[in-house]
Amino acid sequence: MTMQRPDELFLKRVFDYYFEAPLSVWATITPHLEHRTYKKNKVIKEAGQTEHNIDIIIKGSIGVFFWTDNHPRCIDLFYEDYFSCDYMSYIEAKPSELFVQVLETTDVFSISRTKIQELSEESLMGNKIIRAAAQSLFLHKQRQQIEMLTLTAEERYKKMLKEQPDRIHRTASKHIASYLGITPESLSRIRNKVS
Amino acid sequence: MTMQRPDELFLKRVFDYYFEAPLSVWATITPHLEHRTYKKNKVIKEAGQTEHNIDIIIKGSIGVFFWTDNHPRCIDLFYEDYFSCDYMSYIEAKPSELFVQVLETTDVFSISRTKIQELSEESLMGNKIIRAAAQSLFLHKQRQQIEMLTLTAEERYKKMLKEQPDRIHRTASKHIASYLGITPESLSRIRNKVS
DNA sequence: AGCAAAACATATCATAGGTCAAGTTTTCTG
DNA sequence: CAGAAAACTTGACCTATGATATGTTTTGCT
Repeated sequence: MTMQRPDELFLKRVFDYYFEAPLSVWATITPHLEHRTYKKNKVIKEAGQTEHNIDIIIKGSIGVFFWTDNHPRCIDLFYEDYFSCDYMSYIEAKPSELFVQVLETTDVFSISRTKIQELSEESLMGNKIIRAAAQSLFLHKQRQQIEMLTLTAEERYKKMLKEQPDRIHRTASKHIASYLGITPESLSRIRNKVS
Repeated sequence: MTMQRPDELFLKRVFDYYFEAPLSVWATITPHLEHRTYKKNKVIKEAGQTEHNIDIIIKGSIGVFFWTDNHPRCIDLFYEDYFSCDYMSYIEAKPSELFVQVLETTDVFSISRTKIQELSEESLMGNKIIRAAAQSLFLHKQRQQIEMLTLTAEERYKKMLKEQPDRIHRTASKHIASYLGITPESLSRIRNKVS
């Protein structure tokens, strides 16, 4: 994808599942999106900093982490056509312990809190879109929670392997392990056993 | 509390932490709230049903559960001055596997999806309030997730005991255990060890 | 008050997954 | 393209928590 300017169809496609709005609405938003390319491994938001942007991933992947002891722990993996940010810090507009790292060279459309506030101040529609995003992120979190309580590590891995095989193969094992809530050693054993 | 009619101060107090609005705004909402009293142990929303209301708890407590094998698992405990509902089902407006049970005789102000939609259709402010609620629920979920990954069962219990001793004592051990992600037996051992 | 049922406690044993340590393979970087 | 560093694998051992079983206390109901 060589797109440098967002077009309204892209936005519509990303949001359609959560929130349907006419093309004209997306067209009013697109001029406020900023195209960015992040290099692999770049930390785009450090722990202790405040998140000021929401990125919509065009291509690539981004992880949200925090440190425990000497290891980073991954609480979210985001891929194309989904939002990425430290939403906790974004909502509260204050620093969080989370950091955000780019996992592959990644293209995003980025929008700032300031722009979002403008859009949601001036239009009901803008506000509804933000709400839809917040709700989608909540759903994602709760589904994660239920999976964590319901499935064993092996079952979680198999599920991911079945539902998102491409993502498993694109993403470093250590991150997949961490996202699944286990150590790289445990994942290695599981992979060995499963395949 | 013998309140039968909500007053705007109540709403303001509940939301102030997340979203500040003038009293007049809360006054426009209060007429749409319905006062309800639920008896202890009542299941107010069964698994397989769709959630159509959001309750704001005045007094009492409510839990959100799902079934695994033969045991209910608790994913949320809500107390006074907070929202309670199966938000997953509410957002998607479709049935979920979750059920909602009253843990003590509980007073709430209840508002229906229909009313919420009306309010958020007609006013920007209404919409912002809903968004604030969605964000608050997201934050709560993410904090739960981080605690679960960071702390041992014993640490989680100690934290809750320290920060919300009244809640621990008001709520059945089996629910606390489930909420902390462990069995009642494990909690029993931990309590024995800690005290 | 008195009985049944549910909740809670305690003990024993089982196991998923963690920790540590020593390879091997892959990926960067000059 | 070589050497270093990082990622991944494998193995031995450990521990927190689950499962099961049984006993005790509390709660709820007529």
